[in-house]
Amino acid sequence: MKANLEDIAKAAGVSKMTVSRVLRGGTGFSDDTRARVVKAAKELDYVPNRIAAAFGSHHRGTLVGMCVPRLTSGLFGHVLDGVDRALSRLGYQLMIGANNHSAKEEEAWIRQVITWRPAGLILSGRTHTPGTVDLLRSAAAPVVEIWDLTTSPIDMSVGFSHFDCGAEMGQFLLRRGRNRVGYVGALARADVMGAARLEGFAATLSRAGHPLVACEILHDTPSFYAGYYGLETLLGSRAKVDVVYFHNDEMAIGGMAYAQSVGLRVPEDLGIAGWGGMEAASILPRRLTTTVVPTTAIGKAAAEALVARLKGEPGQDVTVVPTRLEPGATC
Amino acid sequence: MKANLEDIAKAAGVSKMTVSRVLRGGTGFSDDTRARVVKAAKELDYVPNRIAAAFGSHHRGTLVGMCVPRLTSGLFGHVLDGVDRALSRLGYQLMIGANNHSAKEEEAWIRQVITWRPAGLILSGRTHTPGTVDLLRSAAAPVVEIWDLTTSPIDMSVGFSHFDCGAEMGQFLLRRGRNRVGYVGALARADVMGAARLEGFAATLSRAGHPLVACEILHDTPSFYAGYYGLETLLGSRAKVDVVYFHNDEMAIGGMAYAQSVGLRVPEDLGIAGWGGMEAASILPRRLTTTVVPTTAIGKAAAEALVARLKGEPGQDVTVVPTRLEPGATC
DNA sequence: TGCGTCAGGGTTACCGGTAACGTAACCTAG
DNA sequence: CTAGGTTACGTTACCGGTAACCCTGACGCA
Repeated sequence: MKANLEDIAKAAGVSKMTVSRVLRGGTGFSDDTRARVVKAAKELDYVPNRIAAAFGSHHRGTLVGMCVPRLTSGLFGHVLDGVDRALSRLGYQLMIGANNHSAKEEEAWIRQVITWRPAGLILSGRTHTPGTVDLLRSAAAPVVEIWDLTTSPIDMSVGFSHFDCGAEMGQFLLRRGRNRVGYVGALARADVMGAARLEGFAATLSRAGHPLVACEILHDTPSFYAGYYGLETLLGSRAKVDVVYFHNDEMAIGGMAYAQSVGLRVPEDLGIAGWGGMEAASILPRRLTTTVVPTTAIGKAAAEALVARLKGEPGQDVTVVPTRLEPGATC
Repeated sequence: MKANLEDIAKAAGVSKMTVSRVLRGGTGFSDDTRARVVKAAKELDYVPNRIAAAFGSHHRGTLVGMCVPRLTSGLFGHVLDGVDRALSRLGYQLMIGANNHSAKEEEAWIRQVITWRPAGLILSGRTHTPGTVDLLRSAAAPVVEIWDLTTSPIDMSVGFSHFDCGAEMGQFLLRRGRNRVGYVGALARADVMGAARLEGFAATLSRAGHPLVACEILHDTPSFYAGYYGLETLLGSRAKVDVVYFHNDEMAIGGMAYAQSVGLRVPEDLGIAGWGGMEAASILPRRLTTTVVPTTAIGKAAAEALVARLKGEPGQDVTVVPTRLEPGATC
């Protein structure tokens, strides 16, 4: 039914091996032979069989696995986009999965994906189970950990420091004269990276003598809703705050909506800062104070680091992709 | 990582075939044999090789390909999530790609992905090149077309009618007493589905005797920015409008930001309607008038239809997942 | 006792490529 | 003219599973 190399070989009057060489763009055949083989392949509607190719050859195929915390995150959509563009241009295929911020789910996903003998893996975050680390070591495939930078990666790392993001925003808010600072977050399951931002943020404030006066962490997904109700809860408590740092921009925008709904002026009555650099945040009536994360660039850099390693080119193990604090107009 | 069935067989004192049967949960062996095989497999850290399995068996593997217009779309993030959850639970792997609203890029992607002999494919939209149709027919894999419903699918279809979405919104706006209607869209490359909404919308208005009085279609991605500047351009023209229908919610929110920036009251001075059902749209100071699309449900339904077909269970070829018009407070 | 049946395996032949090596014809230099 | 290298292929042996078929002994039963 489906044509294979043998069929092409017969049609072109050569051996299977020659067809294989021609179709993979190798050498060792005449232009005439190449033409006959290509013609036969086209006429027979040959569809290459990468399963067989990957099986027969002993080196890695063209499959790359990527695991993100949530497929529904706007930021990771851009990271995926960056990875996909870079990889598909180079002939690699992307296999994706989501781990819901759970290292155990990540391990389960990896256990599945390595049965396909991927050429490489891209993981999000630096927190993995011991089982994952063993698995990756024995899989002997290149691994890029993205998003949260680690100075001692399993293999390679591309991203930035969430701790530093929080610290930088803390300093910025203090410089703007805000010193009664609140935080509203949402650590769905165990978003360690959001937690790292909070740590850096709180540590900076404490060192400056103005520790956090209020902190509300919802057990919810970090969405507009959560920001809205999170701010409501925070303001309902006794603590007086003059600025609130949110887990991300979506929550910050939700918070702004709440502030507006109760007549609080931003930034006069209340400062608001987010994180992430959502498009929406830059076109709001007042541009949101936030940290812009170069999502697509991270994806692209991760894919390129992986491919460089696959091709045996030298590459650096740790690639820093810097974030940028956008002062905005809400603080 | 080196262990294979042969190694396990030797360690357990049985044949390779028996190991294969045990590990796949078949029958034809004693509990004692099973225990020995499982123990040996665990001790040797056996990692199954799906490449070899897919190659050796003549039926389809557990790989599912999915192609979306854009990975950066918030809506498709949710669709992907729905698909991924449903598929990974059933032991399938997801291979993704983006076609940037281009049927030619879709064909190129399919040409790549079928070399992996996927068990099934999920495509977005109903517009495909002739080459794609041939390819799919010869691949003989189940195909689900999602997002825009088609009554004559290549194989299966899950979604709703974009034309009807536009028509419904047109009727709604007319009932609300708006009759000087504008439209702001962004047909990046060739977003046929957005175009279908516009068609349904414009046709309904025309039939009611109040055709579109202004229409601005940007050649840009349908983002907040595009909505902001699109509305600016539209209002800069001579035509007076009392309501504007946007390509999607992101653009509508951008439009609201523009309206607010020039002192236009919504909905008093200008009505605004979107499409999609973004989370953000429901928490804005005024809840956006829009069409809520059950994104996750579509993804889930698509995955389930595909798996049902793969298992040979009877399923319907066309599954309608209805949208819901959310009246909101901006019209 | 003879025979059928069935659980519980083992044997063998592939699947469609690729790697490694073999080889005939031709070319070139000394 | 011939040794040695190169070009352009062909041959063979796998890769790690799976399908289809074969085999054997224990047991039931007439």
